[in-house]
Amino acid sequence: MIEQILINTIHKAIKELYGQEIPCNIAQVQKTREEFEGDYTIVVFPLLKTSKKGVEQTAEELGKYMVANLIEVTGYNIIKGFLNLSISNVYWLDFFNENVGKSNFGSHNQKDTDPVVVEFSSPNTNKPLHLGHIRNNLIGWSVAEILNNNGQKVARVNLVNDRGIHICKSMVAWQKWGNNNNPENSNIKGDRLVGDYYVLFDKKNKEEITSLMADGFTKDEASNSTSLMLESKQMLKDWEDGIEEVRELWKKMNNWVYKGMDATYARMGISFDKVYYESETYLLGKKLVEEGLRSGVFFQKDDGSVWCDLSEDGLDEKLLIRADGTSVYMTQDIGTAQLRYDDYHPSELIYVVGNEQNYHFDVLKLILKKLGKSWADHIRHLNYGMVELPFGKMKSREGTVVDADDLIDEMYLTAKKTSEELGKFDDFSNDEATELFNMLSMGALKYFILKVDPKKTMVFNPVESIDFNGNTGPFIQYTHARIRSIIRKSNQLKINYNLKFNIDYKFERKEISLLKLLHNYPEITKQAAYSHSPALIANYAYELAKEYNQYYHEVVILKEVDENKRNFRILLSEFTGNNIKSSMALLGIQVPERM
RNA sequence: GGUCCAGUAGCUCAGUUGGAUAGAGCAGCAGCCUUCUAAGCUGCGGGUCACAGGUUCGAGUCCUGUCUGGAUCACCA
Repeated sequence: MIEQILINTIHKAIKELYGQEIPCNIAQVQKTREEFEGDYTIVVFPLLKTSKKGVEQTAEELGKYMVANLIEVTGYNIIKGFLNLSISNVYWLDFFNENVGKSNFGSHNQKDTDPVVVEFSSPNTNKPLHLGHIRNNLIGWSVAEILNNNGQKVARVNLVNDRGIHICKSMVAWQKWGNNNNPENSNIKGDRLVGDYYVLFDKKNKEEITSLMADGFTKDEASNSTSLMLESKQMLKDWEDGIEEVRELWKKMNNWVYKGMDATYARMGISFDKVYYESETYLLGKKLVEEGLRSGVFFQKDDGSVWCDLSEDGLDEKLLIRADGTSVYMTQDIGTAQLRYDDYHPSELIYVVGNEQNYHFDVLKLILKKLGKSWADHIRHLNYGMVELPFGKMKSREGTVVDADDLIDEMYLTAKKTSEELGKFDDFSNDEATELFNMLSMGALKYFILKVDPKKTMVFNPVESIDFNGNTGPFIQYTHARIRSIIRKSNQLKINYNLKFNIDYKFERKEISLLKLLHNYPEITKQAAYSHSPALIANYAYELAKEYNQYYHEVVILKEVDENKRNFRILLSEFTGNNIKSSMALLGIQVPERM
C-alpha cells in the first residue's frame, strides 16, 4: 500500500536529513483534501522538533527527498505546513491492472485460527420480532459476513429464549381465553398469535392489580399476588419439573412461534449455522452453579436461593437460582457459554445484544472468571444502541412497537409503488418484478439501519417511510444496475474491452478519484472487521456509488471514440460495479442487474 | 442516588491514531432528459460541533466540571 511506503520513506528521510530516528506514530500520512493539488499529505508540524528547522524549509527538504527517492511520487507542493504529494499515474494504473479482474478484491486470506462465534437475534418465543430485533439481526449477519471476508472462520448461532416466566404468561392466557385458537383456524401468523396472548395477559393482570390495590394492597404486594402471576409462577415450576401437560402446551405454542419467525428470517435473508435453545442449556447452567456453590464461589441464603457476591468487584450480589429452585436468565447464559465453548473452542465469542444489557455481560464475564473459565476473556459483547421512535422508546404496552413483518410489508409496497411511478419495469415478468421489489425494499431497510454506527442510538420515524433517493440502499443498487446496463450494451456491441490500453493513458479527474476509492477498499474491509462496524462498509459503498454517478455524468463511456479511453472506462465501470456488489453483500444486501 | 453511554445544519446521520475553510442525504429554492437508466447530476441557502474551563503549534475529536437526554443498578429477559 502506498500509505505505508510513504511513511517508511519519511522515516528514512528524517534519518538521512536530520540524523535522527522518530517514533513510529509521528509520521502522519493522510489523503489530500479535494481542494488542494496532490494525492497524499504529510503533516509537517510534528517533525519540526526533529528537524530543528522552519516549517517551510522542513517541508521543502522532505518534498525533494520524496520525489528523488520514490518513483511513485511525481511532485509536491507546500501549503501552511502541509506537504502535498502527487502520485504517478503509473501507480494507479498498476493498481488497476493488478486488481480489475479479481473476484476476491477486498477480501483477505483465510487464517488458520479457531472460529469466531457470532450470536445474534436471540428472540423470545412469547412475541414476534420487532424493529429492535431487525437491527440486531442485520448487525449480526453483517458482522459475520465482514469477519468471514476478513479471513476468519465464522459460526452464526442463535440462542432462542424458549422458556421462562414470560413464556408461561402467554401459555396461561391462551389456556384461559384461547378457545383453542391456533394459527390455522384463526389465520394469524403463529408468532403474532402467541404475542397477542402475552399482551392479553398483561392487560388482564393489570386489571387484577388495580382491583387488589382498591382492596388496600400496596402496588408491590398487588403485583406479586395476582392470581395470574401465581398461576404463571406455578406453571414455570411445573415446566421445570417436567409436568407433561405443561410441556405439551409449551411445545405446541413454541412451534407456532418458530414457524412464524422462520418466515420472517427468510424474508430478511438470515439463517444460522446452529440454533441453541435455552430449554436445552439451562440445566447445564444450573449444574455449573451448583458446582460453584459446592466450591464456595457462590453462596446460599436461608430461603434456598443461590447468589454470587460481586461486591469486591464494585457490583451487587447477583441471583443465580431462585428460592423455588427455578433458574434465571444468568443461569442459562452460563450454561450456554460453556456449551458453546465446548462446541467451537472459539477464538472469540461475540454476543450481539443491545447496550441495555451491558451490566448483564459484565456480570456474566465476572462470574465465568470466578468459576475458573479462562476463556471468559474471549467473550465480547457487541452492544448496539436502541432504535427509538421520534417520540421516544418503543413500548409494547402502549402499542408503539414497530412489528418486523409489518415494516417489511410496508417497505415492499413502497418499493412497488415507487417503481410503478417511475414506470420502468414494463418488460419485467411478475416473478422478476417481485424479486426486484424484494431486493429494493430490503435494500432500503437494511442500508437505512446499517449505515448508522452500531454503538449509537438511532431514530426511526415510521410515519415518513424510508427514502429511496439520496444516501439510501436503492441509490447504490441503482448505480450498480446502471453499470450493468453499460456492460450489457458493450457486450451487445461486441466490444472487446479486455484489451491492453496504453501506459500513457491520461486520466480524467474523476477516474483518479474512483481509483483512489477502489484502492482504499481492502483497508476499509479490514477496519470494519476490526471495529465490528457495518457502518464503515455502508458509508464506503455510498461514497463509491456517488463518485461513480458523477463520473457517469461527466464522461461518455460507450460512445467515446478513442478506443483506448473507451475500453478503460468500461473496465473501470465494471470494477466499480463489482466492488459495489461485494461491499453491499457484506451488508447482506443484494444488487439488481436492472431496475 | 451510583455506574455507563450519548449531545454535530430544521430532520436523519458521517467526521480515521488530535491536522488545512466541520461534511453527506432529506426537507426548501433554482437549473439539467433529441447522447450510455433523471431512483441520477449541477448550483444556492442552512452551524456558538450542548455549555464553561484546560492540555498544545493545532481540539468536533483528549482531560475536568456543568446542563440535557437515554440505559442500567429485578427472585424480568
